[in-house]
Amino acid sequence: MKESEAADPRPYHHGDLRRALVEAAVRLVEADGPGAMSLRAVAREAGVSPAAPYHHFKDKSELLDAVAHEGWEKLDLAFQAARDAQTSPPDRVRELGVAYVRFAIAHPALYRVMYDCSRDKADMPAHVHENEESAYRRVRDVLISAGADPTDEVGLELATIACWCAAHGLAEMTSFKQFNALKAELGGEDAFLRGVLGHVGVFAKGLQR
Amino acid sequence: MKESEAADPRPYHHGDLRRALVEAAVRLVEADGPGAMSLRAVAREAGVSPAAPYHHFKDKSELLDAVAHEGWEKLDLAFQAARDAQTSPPDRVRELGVAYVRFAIAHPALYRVMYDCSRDKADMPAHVHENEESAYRRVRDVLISAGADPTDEVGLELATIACWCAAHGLAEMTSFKQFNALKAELGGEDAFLRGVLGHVGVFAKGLQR
DNA sequence: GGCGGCATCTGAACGTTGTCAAGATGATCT
DNA sequence: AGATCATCTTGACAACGTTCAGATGCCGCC
Repeated sequence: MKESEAADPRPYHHGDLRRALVEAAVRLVEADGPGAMSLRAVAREAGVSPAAPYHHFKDKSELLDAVAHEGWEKLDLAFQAARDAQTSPPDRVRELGVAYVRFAIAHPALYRVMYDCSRDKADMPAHVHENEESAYRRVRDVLISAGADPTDEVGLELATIACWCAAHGLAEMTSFKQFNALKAELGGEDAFLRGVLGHVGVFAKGLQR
Repeated sequence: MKESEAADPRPYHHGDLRRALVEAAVRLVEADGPGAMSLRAVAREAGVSPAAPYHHFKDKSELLDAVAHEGWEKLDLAFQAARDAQTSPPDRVRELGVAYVRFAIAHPALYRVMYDCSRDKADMPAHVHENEESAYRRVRDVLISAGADPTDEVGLELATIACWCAAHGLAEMTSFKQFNALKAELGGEDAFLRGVLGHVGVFAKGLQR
């Protein structure tokens, strides 16, 4: 029986090297930044030889893909939590954006890997995107539940993209600039995030315009 | 006399290696992506030994800073052109956003370097940001000329950030997804860009709300 | 006008990285 | 038990960033 992407109950020599490698990689990335994560360091961290990873990933980039996958899963979880929070539908759209940016702030390096990997998605296996798509759909669904016209395909997609872009842009922004003065003046990080996102129509009023 | 960032009239051995290196670096980055740009390749391209660049840049990252600087200059030029276009002030805000995203689409790799370098701006010399700040101020000014209240410091800054975030987010977005179907449906790339940016209040109506 | 000094460039070297091929190891299947 | 095959190690290679001692050519100075 071949291991087919799902967790294999009983692995071979090491225990579950694939998983161990991904976890070590995530640890190193979050600790020292994506640039500092070398394949050899990951192998060292996992206690195996430098060539061992090549039996689980054909490439360094394939390892990073796995790291990114982990990231998208975590993001989707954060989205789920934000969606299930007991807020009114229009607020839910905004809170989705806030949750997104908070995730990016909490896991800056992981976030970077997620997008660096998505960059050349042409030569990436499809399952890597599965959670990305899921997160994307989640935004769309919340938009609809907040009053967006489900029959207006184009408008809906534009709105979803606008949401994503604003949140993504703000997320990246907070990784160069701290905006501490503004945050203080507005009374906290969340107030700042809502202040910026409030300029996006969809976030501000849940698409009823 | 020391060369002080400006063009030196009569350089030493090579001609003007510093400039030649930066240009070679930009060429390589735009051709093969930022990851493929090695210091040795840049030296090779410029026809010098691998150690030569170290007399002009203390680091590889310092070379990349110079590349980024070049990028910010080009972006500022594009902004200037968009601002001077004969459009009404509110439209000017939107066209600034469009110009930004178009720049990012036209120079994807350069754009990436610009932001990768901004990332840890703590240990970067100040003059690298000078054009970044200039571009930022330009957005602010156009917002004011489009009717934003110049006395509302906080609101103005939030609006500027929102502009920047939406444009930056959309710019990054178009580097993973082509959105070709949407573009076709809306009748072109510019229509698509305006469609997305239209969800940002500031872009849509020039801050008069 | 020759000379010393200094910025500039070269050559070789070190340690590290990604990657590969050949062999050892041990679980699994019949 | 013995074969099979995935798994892991060892050793090697090219390329990379970076450094250092020395060569090279331009400058101002006496």
